[in-house]
Amino acid sequence: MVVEATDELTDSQRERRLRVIDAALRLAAEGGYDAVQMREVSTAADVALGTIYRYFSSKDHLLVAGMVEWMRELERTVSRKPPVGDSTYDRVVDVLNRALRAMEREPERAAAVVTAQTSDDGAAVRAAQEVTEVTYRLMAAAFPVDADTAQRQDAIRVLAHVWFSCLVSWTSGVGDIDWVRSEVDTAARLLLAP
Amino acid sequence: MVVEATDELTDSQRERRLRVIDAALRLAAEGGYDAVQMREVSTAADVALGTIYRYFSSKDHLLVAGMVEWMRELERTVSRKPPVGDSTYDRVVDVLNRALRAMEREPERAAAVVTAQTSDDGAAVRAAQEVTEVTYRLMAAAFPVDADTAQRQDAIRVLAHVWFSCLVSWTSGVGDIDWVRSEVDTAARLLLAP
DNA sequence: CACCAGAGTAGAACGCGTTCTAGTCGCGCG
DNA sequence: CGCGCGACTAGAACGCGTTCTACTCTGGTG
Repeated sequence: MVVEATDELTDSQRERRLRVIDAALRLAAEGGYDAVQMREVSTAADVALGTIYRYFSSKDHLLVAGMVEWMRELERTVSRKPPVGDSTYDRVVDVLNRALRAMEREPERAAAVVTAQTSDDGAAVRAAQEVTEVTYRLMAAAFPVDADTAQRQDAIRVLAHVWFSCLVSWTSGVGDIDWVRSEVDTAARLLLAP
Repeated sequence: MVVEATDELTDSQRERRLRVIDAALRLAAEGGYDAVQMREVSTAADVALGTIYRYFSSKDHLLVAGMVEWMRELERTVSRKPPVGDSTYDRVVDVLNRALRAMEREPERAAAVVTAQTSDDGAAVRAAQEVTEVTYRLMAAAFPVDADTAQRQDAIRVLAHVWFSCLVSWTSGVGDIDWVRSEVDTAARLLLAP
């Protein structure tokens, strides 16, 4: 029904798909989740409503796809400028803070995509797993380069849970970005004590 | 607009409120979140649709209120039969496993209330914070009785994040209950190493 | 007792995500 | 070249959460 493999599309289709994602992110940046209305996305992207549903199975799928693009970008900048700090703890906190600052810059957009991530639409969930994997990689980049142990991966998974849970809380208005920062910091401190 | 203080209601109102919650939980147990349709809740609870909205600001608020009732019950049984185990780690894992088993018994219902917990409706969020607090207390009961340190509270908060994040994943079909068990176990092991 | 404010009821109406219908367009294949 | 199939379009239609309207019932007060 819905095409998920973005690499078996013609050029014009890939471009159309991106136009839709961009329109959605733009609307999200202005008014958050509720401002992303499918009819508006369709006119803003100059595409028929039904066509959106050829590429995305739901509004949530669309927004999570937007988050994937956004995370990929973050990953590129992090690989260009690796996390700084003397200890693993410092570097992990650094990379997560960079992600947080990016969200701080576009709070409405961030809230919208996080909301979408909690959907249970199948395709959206698969896309959300991609987000999780990027998160893992971002954090892994903050660890020393020697063989990654099972223990390291455990710590990363726990941190990702804390990260996700905090974003959801922040999205729904429980605690501000600084609260998120402190929760994440606490977890990193407990898990990565030198 | 919506009454949130459940203790300034007449008896018949309290009873009506419970009828609505019960109806919602019953429908949730059968078909999950989508099966809880407000019109159906209203007929099942023998209450007008508009009346539900006098007690709950949204479907999500209603379901989270259901989860609060459900957690309170769990808290009572835990206080009657405290968590068992030699170490704090064992007892924490025990109490979380008991909660998991309860959800396993009614997976559709559990998924429905967890879904509702990720809503951003104001009243639902406040109710969800009550759930979080009960979770804290449940875990605190697994710690030794001596003065609770800041560090203990930090560990509890981190565990609650992991717990919540796992439930959301499980709800949306990423990993089964045993996966949740193992994630929670990993976090407890890392945080409560003796 | 009469009354009135507030809580409840039945049901229509609205908004937005999603799906469906009918028709058009464009492109690769015989 | 003409044909047919799949993608696209415009827009109607549907489903369900939420809100609104008009009416009724109840119980506490003067």
